[in-house]
Amino acid sequence: MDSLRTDAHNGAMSTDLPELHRPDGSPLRILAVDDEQMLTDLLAMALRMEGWEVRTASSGLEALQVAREFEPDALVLDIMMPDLDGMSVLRRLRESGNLVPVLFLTAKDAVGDRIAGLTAGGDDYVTKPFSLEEVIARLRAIIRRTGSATSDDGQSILRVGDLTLNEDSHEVERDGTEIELTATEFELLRYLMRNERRVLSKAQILDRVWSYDFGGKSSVVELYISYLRKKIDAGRTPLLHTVRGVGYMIKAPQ
Amino acid sequence: MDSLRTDAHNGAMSTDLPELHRPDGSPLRILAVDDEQMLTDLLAMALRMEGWEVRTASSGLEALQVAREFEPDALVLDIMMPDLDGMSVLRRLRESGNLVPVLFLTAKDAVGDRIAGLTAGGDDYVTKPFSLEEVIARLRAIIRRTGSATSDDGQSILRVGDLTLNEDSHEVERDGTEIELTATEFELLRYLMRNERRVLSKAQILDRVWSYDFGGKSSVVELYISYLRKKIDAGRTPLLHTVRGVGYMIKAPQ
DNA sequence: ACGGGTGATGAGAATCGTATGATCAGCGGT
DNA sequence: ACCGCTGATCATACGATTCTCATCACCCGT
Repeated sequence: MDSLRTDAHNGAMSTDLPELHRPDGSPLRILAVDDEQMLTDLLAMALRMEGWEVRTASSGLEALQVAREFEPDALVLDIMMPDLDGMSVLRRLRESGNLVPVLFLTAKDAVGDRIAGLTAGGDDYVTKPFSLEEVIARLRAIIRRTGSATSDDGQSILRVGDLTLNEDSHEVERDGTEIELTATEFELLRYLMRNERRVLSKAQILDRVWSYDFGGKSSVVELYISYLRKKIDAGRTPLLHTVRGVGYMIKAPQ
Repeated sequence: MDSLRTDAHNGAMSTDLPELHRPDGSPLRILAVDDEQMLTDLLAMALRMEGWEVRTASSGLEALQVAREFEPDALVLDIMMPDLDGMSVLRRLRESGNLVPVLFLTAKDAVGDRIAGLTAGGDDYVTKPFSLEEVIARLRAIIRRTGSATSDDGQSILRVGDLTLNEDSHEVERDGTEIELTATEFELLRYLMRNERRVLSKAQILDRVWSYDFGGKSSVVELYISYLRKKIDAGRTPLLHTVRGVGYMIKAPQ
């Protein structure tokens, strides 16, 4: 498997995406907390690729400590942890007046638990196993919503040529015509669009769009690219390009 | 529940809803008072998502104190509290010439008590357990009524395509035909309409439209969406849209 | 031009998510 | 206390989605 390719596609972006940053222009700070180091490592790498500053913690108590001195703009917080669980961490944070938005990680079947009321505060959660694309998109969303950061554009619409993707409404249209995408197709397209004019390898795409526990072959990527082509490029000037032996790329014609 | 996600919908909205604010343009100030911290926390988070400034207090005496220096535009006030109950707080406020509108919180069975006559003063109350949608809608209502705030639009009518919802009269009509909705259906529709073109997850909807003590599964949301569809979309161009694997959204055709 | 390898795509199976009818419970009004 | 309406739950059917497999087309180096 090609599991350990750490590509840094996003690191040195030069495009003018609706990027988030702190009011003073410095990079966003994220604190990732989980007792499985595999996961905090995975998250840390991915979030740093976004150009963000990352700290990790492996327990609830450590999280509180780090949160105090690091002053993150958002937390990624596992719910189930040995000493102090995620909900308790949230409560203690709020008790001390800290309004930092939190993205919870939770097991798929443990969802019903006590997640109720969470999203009302602007917080959110994703279930394990997650895809990095999902985590990062939701992180962006809660950060944008809580207004702790300034963004270049309040709308969160990505554009490549005459193709637009609205991250809030999930609407995608090309040349004025609306296009229906499935959840996976949407995530794949968003990833490509956020990296316009950058070739992404199948490995990169797999690591980013599919869950970290995905066991299948990387040929699913080819399949989904083909789905996207049918829906987006059909009959029109192609935006999706295959770079043989390297990967895929989206770019506006010309 | 499901894995969804997201949102604090209203936080950084860019749409032109009939938003409330102070005459000088600064955000509304709300003081939430309850001796259960769970509740003040929940309220504080949700109200801040509305873009309002929130302070909390856990007793009647503290409320009076904070009210004096914070000068809120409205109070959310629990009736039953240890030291000084809500009614007494109201009396003292009024005695000192403070006309700030108050939304009382009261236990369902304690309603008969002395609440009668309350609403005559422009105040209002909701019974516990409440839904955030209910609290926020009524807060908006009493603030609007007392004219302590200016709104972009005095009418409080939401529109999505040919569908209109009047928050004051609770009238809903599509294309001129009146539509009868139950209370829950109305709240769900209002929440969706206030977030036109934004996909809302079932988790979000549950957190916002159903009471905070609701223990059931998020499949009720699907059921109520189906009710709304029968009443609103029946035979017509659909306004309600399912975004598979993500949530629901309302939007005008085109 | 050939052949190996890579990518594209159709078909189909397994799974997952959603819609909805039927049923049950609870509350309020009479 | 009864009846009727609203709200919640359950079971089930349907359809969409995802992924594997197989085949076919294509590109490129030799």
